[in-house]
Amino acid sequence: MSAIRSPQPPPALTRSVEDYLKSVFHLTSQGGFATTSDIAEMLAVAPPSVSGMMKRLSETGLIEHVPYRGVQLTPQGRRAALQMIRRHRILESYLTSRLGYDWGDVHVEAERLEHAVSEKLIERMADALGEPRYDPHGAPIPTAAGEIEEAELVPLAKTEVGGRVVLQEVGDEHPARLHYLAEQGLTPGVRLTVIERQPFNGPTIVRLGDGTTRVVGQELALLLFCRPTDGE
Amino acid sequence: MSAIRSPQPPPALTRSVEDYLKSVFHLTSQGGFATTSDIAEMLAVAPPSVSGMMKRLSETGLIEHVPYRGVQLTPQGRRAALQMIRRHRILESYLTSRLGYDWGDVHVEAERLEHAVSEKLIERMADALGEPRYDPHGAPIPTAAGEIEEAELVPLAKTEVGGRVVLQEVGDEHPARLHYLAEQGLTPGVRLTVIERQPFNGPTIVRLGDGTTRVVGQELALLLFCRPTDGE
DNA sequence: TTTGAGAATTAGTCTAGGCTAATGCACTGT
DNA sequence: ACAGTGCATTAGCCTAGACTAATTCTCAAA
Repeated sequence: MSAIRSPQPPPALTRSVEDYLKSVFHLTSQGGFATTSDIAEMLAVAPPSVSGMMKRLSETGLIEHVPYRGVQLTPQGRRAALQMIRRHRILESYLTSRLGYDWGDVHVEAERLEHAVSEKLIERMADALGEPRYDPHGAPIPTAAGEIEEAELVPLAKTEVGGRVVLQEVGDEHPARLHYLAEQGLTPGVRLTVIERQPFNGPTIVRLGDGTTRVVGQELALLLFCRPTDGE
Repeated sequence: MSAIRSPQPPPALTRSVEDYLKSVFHLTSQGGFATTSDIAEMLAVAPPSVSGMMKRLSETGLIEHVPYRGVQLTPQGRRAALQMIRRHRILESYLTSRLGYDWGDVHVEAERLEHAVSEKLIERMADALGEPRYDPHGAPIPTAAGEIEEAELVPLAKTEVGGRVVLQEVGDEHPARLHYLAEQGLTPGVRLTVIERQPFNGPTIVRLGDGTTRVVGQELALLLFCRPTDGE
């Protein structure tokens, strides 16, 4: 009598599972629980689909589900999520730097590829790029070991008027908005002086290094994450 | 009252469908029909799964199904299959030439990626490589327009003793065999003189350009596709 | 303390794509 | 001409992952 099955090959997550884990990661990155409806919205599925998936995921130990409250990742789920995020961001970086992709277009492509690439391919890409630490939008890339940098960034819309900041990360993936920002010279790494902010959630006005100014509406200004640089 | 749905977005084939189409293409490349059991074997599924899929595919017009006989691709199915083969072979070429992949390892990686890449990415890769015409195994790459070169190649096992040939294509994807062939210097493009063939399906003995000889067993010799070069 | 709104869950259905077991077809050899 | 063998198909079932409709829970406001 021999073994029925070889000793549990690593079960391999499905595309859906990978997407759910990423969503939960992003929704809980400020701490707290991810709610069913937030996940549903982020993945564009109906809430009952989320409830169903949450049940399966907590059975397999990837999330902790407190019924009617929300979910959090277990250490195992967090590891898987970070792996997906690493894949995504390495892919974005590679496509941008080696295949001439535009920073507005990489997201969609990476979103599909991240479920198909092997660990080996990601590491080859990372290696070819010299182990980049940030993706084209300025988001930190988790290490292969699953460490991710946690920076304290403040949205441009909340920065102190008169202060100097560096635009560190653009928290958006919409091609049109990204194209616009690139045109305006508002890309990660750029130094800005916050000149003025109009009241009632009005736009923020900034000066670039070349002395030109930009008027940034609140909606966009909330997506431009900055690091204050006092006297730097 | 507005439209219920946007006007039929291109239905997008599933991974499974793409795999079935590729199988049918390969199995009918010498003409004739692909049989249920051959497809089943190639895809490692049970025959009834194939019958089921064949039904669906013929309903969507991708194949022509003659019950109890087999299937062939419709022009539409052939187009889709060639697109997949182009993706696969461009990916293999790119991974080999730009990311240091070994010709034994590219197949598996490409097999997964081909379902996830966009047309745009494939064209960027093809462009970066200078529109390659053959993949690392020597197989012809279909053009973006869906044209594929059909060469008349003869397996080394069937070549004329005493003749001179060029090894054109290696019809195999098993890493171990490919590694072995690479060690032996039996890679596409190499010129060979057929010295001798042992009887009863015995090995073929060839001489390489450097004067050394190789003894190639029949199983392998059937997978080495050659072009005779009379007096070239 | 109760109630009602809104969010979450359960119930029940659907499709794709697998599977096994049972049945049906076609060709070969007598 | 026909029986048997082997391949193909049908029948019936399963799982993942979606959906809608119905129900249940929680919490804040009266």
